[in-house]
Amino acid sequence: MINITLPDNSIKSFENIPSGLDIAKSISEGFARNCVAMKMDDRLIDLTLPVSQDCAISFVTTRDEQGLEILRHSSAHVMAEAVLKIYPEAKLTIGPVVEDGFYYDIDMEPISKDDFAAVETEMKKIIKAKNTFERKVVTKKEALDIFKDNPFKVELINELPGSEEISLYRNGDFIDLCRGPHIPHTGMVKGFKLLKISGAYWRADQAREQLQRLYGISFFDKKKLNKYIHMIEEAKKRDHRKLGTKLDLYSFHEEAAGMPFFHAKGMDVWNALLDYWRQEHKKAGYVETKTPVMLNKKLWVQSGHWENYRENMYTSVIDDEEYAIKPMNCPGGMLLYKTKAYSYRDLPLRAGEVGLVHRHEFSGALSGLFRVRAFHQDDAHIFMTPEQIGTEVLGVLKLSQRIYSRFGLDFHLELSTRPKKSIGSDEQWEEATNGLKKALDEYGLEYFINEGDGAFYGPKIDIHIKDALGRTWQCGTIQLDMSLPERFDLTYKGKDNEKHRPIMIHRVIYGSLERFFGILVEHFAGKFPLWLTPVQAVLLPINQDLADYADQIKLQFEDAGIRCETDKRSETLKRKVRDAQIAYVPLIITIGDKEKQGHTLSVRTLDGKVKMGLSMDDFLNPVLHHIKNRTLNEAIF
RNA sequence: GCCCAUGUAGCUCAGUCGGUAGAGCGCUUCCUUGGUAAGGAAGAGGUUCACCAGUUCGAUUCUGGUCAUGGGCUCCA
Repeated sequence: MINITLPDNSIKSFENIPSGLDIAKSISEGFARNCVAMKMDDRLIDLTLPVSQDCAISFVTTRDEQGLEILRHSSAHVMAEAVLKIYPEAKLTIGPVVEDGFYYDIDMEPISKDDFAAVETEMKKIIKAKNTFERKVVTKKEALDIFKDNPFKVELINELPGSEEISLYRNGDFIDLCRGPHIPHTGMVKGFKLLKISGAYWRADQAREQLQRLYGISFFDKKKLNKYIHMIEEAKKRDHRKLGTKLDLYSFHEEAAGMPFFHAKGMDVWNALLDYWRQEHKKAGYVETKTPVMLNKKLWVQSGHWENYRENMYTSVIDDEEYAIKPMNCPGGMLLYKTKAYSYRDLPLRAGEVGLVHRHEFSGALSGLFRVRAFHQDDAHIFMTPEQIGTEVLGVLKLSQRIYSRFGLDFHLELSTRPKKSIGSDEQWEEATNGLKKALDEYGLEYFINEGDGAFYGPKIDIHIKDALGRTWQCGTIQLDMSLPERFDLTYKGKDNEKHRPIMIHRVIYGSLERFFGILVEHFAGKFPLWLTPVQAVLLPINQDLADYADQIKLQFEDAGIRCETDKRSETLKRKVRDAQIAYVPLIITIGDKEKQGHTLSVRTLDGKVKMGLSMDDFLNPVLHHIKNRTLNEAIF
């Protein structure tokens, strides 16, 4: 008699030793069909394994995140089996689950996307056969014998600790070394797709074998796959590199790889972003400063960058002196601080700087506005007394939330603690980390902790935003710095008339303006809110005789603070409307004889709706309200 | 930096099994003066196909290199 305790504390009894599947079936057939694996004492195991003693178990179903991971890992096996059928010479290495699907690294001749169809066809056959995954435990010797033709697996097996049991999984004719667990049978892979292929090194080591990495994704449900494919296509359509060209915002040139060029319209958006930033920061008690782009090597030696960051820095020799272009704004900020003597009464000092920094990233890492070599940080350094850490960090969190929500961006927080390689004393780290924690707790939002992921000079809070497609991006960061105030011997006079060391934080909210711009383009799919969009209104005279009148209106609009153009081309109205729609101009204003005589406006918005006969005030009041209040894409009329 | 792919007019792309290149959009001019998503016609535009070498009688096409762009190079059987 075996007694199984289920998560709801009910107990099921079995005459004979049941498998996990039997237990699931005893709940219901339907439930059993949706079970993927089971958990015994927090250990994930296959559903097909027998449960030979009394214990508590819970089930992982197709609705659990873990269930999906198991499915994807099993999918990697299916893919590997299919590849082997087509390329019998291929040698398998590892096939893990990643954030967005799975991959398998395989030692084989390079193949291309064109070969995916054949692999997918094989995979379909395997899935249709509903092969079960059978687990078998073997000795190290047996394992080495089975995989003697595969040096990668042999390497893996030899590295396994003696204490761990070595398991194999067989589905159909295919056997792979694997810890498991797996889905009960291959038929559970209802929707899958191979996504991409790339080279990867065995053990991520450039000196080792070059492997082919095949990426795929899978779901329990074909609909979910279709949704995912749709999301990818939607993301492709929103690609900021394509939209940037189409909307004439920015461009990239070989002559300065990784250093974007902003066009007039791109600068309109850029300036709107910065105007907003300045307004909010002023309100939050920041001052704005500016430091040079190029500074003497001595400064970088003092700051520690020469030692820790040199390979990413651009350098130059001028008059026999070595200089470096700044990769960060902080050392310059140190010099600013040191231009005068501070009292505790002067703190906190919040000094913002929209600084242009250059970092020599790997050529292969560059990508549109997302990964560049020259960018502007919306930086700020806050100098304060130790007691002020909590309130200051809280202030930055609140300011960040204010700013992100203006764009309709959700976010979450992560706290990174002391890494192995770090400077400073235990007490300093403790004080700093607790300061951040205190602020986070007071802020009240849930946060993740990344142990050991902090910077070597201090702990940090990272802010990850979530865009309209659900993708997350790390933008904001709040970093406590226990190194620079020391290195530059920053001080302030305390109440006790003694010198004290200020605490310093670096923080950004947009992060990189360039990157944030790119994220916004994709987030809004090119359709910026009114306050942000480069051309807010376009005037369309319906014939040439009305062009001058249209220009008069344009001047009035510009006076009122609206970015505006007149389309005076000798094209049909239809045509001009179409072009304005395609350029995502939010206010399309037709000027005809009726409007001229009645001093009215007829406005078409991007949803295709037309309002005729608006008076100037009827138009300007709501439009200026939305611009001034920086609303999101709401209906204006 | 490394691997794979790509690089043809301002944009999107076709093409040449090696014989010095095309379309659509855009642009210019002319006609059209049109009331809410493409009016019509003509024309210009490539130092000749990213750049540099090599093979060849001849290279945009083949080979090698360089540069740029894209995907990946972190998730461990």
